[in-house]
Amino acid sequence: MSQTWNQQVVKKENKALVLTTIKEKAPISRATIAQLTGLNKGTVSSLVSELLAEKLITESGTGKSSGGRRPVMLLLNEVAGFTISVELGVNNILAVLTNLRGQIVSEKNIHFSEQNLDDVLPKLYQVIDQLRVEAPISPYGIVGIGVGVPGVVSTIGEVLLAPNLGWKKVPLKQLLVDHYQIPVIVENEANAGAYGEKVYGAGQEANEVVYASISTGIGVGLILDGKLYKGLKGFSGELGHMTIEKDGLDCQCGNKGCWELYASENALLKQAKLAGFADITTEKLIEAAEQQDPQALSLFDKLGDYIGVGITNILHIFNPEQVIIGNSIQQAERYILPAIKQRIEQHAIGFNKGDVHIQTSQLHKYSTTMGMAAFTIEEFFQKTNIHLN
Amino acid sequence: MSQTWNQQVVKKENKALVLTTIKEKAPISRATIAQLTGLNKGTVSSLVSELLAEKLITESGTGKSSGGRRPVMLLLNEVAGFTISVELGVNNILAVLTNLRGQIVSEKNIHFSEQNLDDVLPKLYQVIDQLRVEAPISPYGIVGIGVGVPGVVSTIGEVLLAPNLGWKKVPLKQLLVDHYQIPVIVENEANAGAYGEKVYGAGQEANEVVYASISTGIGVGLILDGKLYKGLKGFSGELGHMTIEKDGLDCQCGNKGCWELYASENALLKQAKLAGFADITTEKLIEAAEQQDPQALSLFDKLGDYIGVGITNILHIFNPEQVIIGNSIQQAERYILPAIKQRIEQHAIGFNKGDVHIQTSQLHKYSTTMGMAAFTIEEFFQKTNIHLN
DNA sequence: ATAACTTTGTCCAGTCGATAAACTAAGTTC
DNA sequence: GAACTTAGTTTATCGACTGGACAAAGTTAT
Repeated sequence: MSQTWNQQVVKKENKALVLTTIKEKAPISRATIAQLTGLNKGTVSSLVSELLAEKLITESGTGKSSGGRRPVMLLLNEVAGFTISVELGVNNILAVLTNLRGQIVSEKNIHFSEQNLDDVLPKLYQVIDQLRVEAPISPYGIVGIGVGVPGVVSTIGEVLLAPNLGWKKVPLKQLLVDHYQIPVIVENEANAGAYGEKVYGAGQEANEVVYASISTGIGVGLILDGKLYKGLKGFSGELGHMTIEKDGLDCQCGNKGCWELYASENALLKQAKLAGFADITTEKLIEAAEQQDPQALSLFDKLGDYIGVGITNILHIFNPEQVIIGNSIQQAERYILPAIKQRIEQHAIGFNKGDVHIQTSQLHKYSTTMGMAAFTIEEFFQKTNIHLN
Repeated sequence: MSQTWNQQVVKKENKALVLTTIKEKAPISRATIAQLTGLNKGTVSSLVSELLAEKLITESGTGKSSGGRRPVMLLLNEVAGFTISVELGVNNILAVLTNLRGQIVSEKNIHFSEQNLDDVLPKLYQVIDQLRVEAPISPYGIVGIGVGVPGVVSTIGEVLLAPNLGWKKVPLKQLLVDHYQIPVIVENEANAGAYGEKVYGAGQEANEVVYASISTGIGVGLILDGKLYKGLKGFSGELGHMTIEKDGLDCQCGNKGCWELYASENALLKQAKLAGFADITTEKLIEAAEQQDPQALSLFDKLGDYIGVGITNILHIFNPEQVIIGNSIQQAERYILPAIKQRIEQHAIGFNKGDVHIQTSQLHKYSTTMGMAAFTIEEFFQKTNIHLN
């Protein structure tokens, strides 16, 4: 059944509008909110007093007068609640406690070696529990838990497939909800990274953002029209398995010539071994490049070129404003970016390359956790508005 | 400035909801509308009487009783206005006069050989004028003109580049608005085709639709989340220039290994010539295939395979519900579809190929014109609602 | 045939939320 | 210190939806 539009909806939307305005322009007065939103002063006053009662915002003394009574400034009450936002990696867990403005209050980072669910889950509970204890007392407490995972996640938060963890059909969201009884969001790591950069990082000004998470494999998160795009059942963004060489290398996904076979960290290390580097890691390769080792430089150059091929495709497909390259490959930034940019400069259609900005992630290792925080915070504000109107 | 939510908005939205319900479920009674939308019976009554006064809907006698008073059935007044919807091809113009339900009332199809704007524009005016004369008298008259063009169109309706017409920076929308003084929409041919299939054709049930228009080149229209996706400045969907062979054939777009170099009609004919067919056309090749000519069959097979490569990529990128193949290649449907489907079956990741339907266009040569009609009709209903509330 | 029940559609009083305008509060400027 | 400005609250009014009463027009059971 379709949504029916009545006064309650109007109120909810206006309240959300006021709250968003405060979030974005704080500190701000009631009068200015009325101006910016076009709402009546009285309406703003009444909505603001409700938000104050709900402890979602606070008054913070008076501002400068501009020739009349001094305004009372309003702030988002960022400590009304906290999120626990987690990035589940292949052999580590990065978890942060954030306030409602996404600011990190505390952080845990632990490593693990066994990837079975039975081994990982207790570790996950452990870091979450630690952060829960550290959270300051607040009106809303922990408003939600978000987990970014390196795999395909269904719309109901089930990890359908996480090859690098060896997981299949793990109902992670359900497990966490059952255990903690608070809202949980499980999302693909690249999707979360994209959203993190959009909300708190390099993509704040843009509405069309492509975030390429390049590490062992390649995952891509798409922000289209300002929102995360998920596809029919949440399986989109498998751009790592876009063919860039028809009938090229065999991929374990079943396809051939997949982008990630040529442009991922795995591909880099494989090429390095072929080139004679023994026992190689990305870090060591970067060191070699810093010593001007021509082989290392050439390897990075080739990698950048291949990354550029995929990004050129992305430009042609989406015509985005911003392409952000994140995850572990970012540490080699200075050795791959030139080749990436050159590839694009020489091969992308003029229209599409004109306005695009290509850069590495601004949040670095926090892209995914911040994205999960953003999801959780957004959901909290939406729910709160619905329940208390 | 952001949208403020007041009673007017509520009314406008509810009125649009009632109108949409009538459009989709006609014939329908006031009581049923109230049930379906969740609106109050009184509210529906009052909105319906406004719509009747505006001639947008009509009453059409009474329906069957279900044990009480017989309902008065409401219909969309599809002849309250008409659209002129045009597909501008490389050497022909297909123009149709449609009513507000997208039904074709009249049709013109003319050919031309000179592609200069100065030669084409008069022809365009000519067909539009003919259709204008043929339009029945109606309360709203011709509510708009829509033109689908084979090229890149900016958000303000300027044809930035149409290689096959040799056009650059043609302000087509402005020209038509100046000439006719009614609303005009100019859109890329593939985008329009996608929307046409979504609204009136093969994509009606789906919310994520990819429409590949394959003729001389390849254009792709994307319906994401039920809406046409355009990218930052309207340049998206250049999927024809997605690289499927790194450092493959040179494309005039500046890139290498572009999909359309391998999977378009142009590519097919080029291969046919190499195979020894002289003076070949797609039609002749189909005839040959009908005679079981092994060379012709193999050419179509190869083409289908290459089309399948691109579509596999599309599945991985978008995870759509429906992939529709349209435009002139469609006539070879039975000789290319098997290879396309085989490629996908063998190479797409399981998740993504699971629920997708792959088929050829249902509207055939009308995909683009119907899409333009849908755009125009949608805009008309939106504007009408705004102005008369 | 008639009474009882059903369904459709209209009407009207009540409610809720936004608005405009009056008003209070608290400064600044000349 | 009088006149002017700006911020924020209060109040009367308006507009739109809602629920219920009611009229209109059927069907069903006896």
